[in-house]
Amino acid sequence: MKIATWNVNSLKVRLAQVLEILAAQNPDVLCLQETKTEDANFPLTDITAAGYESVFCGQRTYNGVAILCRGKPEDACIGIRDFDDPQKRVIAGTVSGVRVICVYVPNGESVGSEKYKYKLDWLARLNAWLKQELIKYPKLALLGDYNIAPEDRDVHDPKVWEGKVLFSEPEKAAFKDLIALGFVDSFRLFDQPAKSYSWWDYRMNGFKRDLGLRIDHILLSAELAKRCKTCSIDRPMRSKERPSDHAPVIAEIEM
DNA sequence: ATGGCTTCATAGTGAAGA
Repeated sequence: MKIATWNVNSLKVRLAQVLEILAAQNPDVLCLQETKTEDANFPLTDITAAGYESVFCGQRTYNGVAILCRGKPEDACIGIRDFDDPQKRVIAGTVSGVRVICVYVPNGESVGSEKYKYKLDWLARLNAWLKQELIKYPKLALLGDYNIAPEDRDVHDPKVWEGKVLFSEPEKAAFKDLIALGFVDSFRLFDQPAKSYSWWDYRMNGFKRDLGLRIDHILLSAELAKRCKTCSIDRPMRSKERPSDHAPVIAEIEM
């Protein structure tokens, strides 16, 4: 089973690239974040024509998440249970016996801001919910844009990023708290190239200068982690004409 | 340099992302 995640930064703008990934990678699951598309405008016809089912919840301008998958997703649910969040950041569904949760963690703007507080609160609520979900679904995959670079090696210059949003200690602690639930960072199960990143700023030639961060992750429950065979970042997608600022992350699990 | 680039909503600029 091949599962993938990509922050598309507008599904409307990136639809052709999404279809390209589906055709080239043939993933069983593709989680999307920042679709920025209301449900009425979701490109269902194109997704269906590509041979994929989907569940989605979007809003205009900001946020929006979707799961594209082979076979019908079961027990789809939107949001974090018992957390009334108007921002569309979480969607889940069961695909071939695997519980897939697609998350778009808040950006946080800057350390100490209101949005930063919202981010940390949001992560705490996500954690509390996932603790229960892991019991309910031993085969659980948590894919998405976490907006957290967990370690020094996930940042092009840890000194520059020290204490900054995406790399502050409370955010890294929140990531560790997810790991403490029993999740495994699938990317680090394998030897990886140095300077492996999943996001590069549009500004200042961030990609050309390789000033990246690894903030998109595929976390797996123990039961899935022991079956995981590969995990990689599709860096070439960031070189495309009119790219997203994120690259997809893809993992393969032996079922 | 609180800038840099991209998208969206909107009709000239402003918010937000990371």
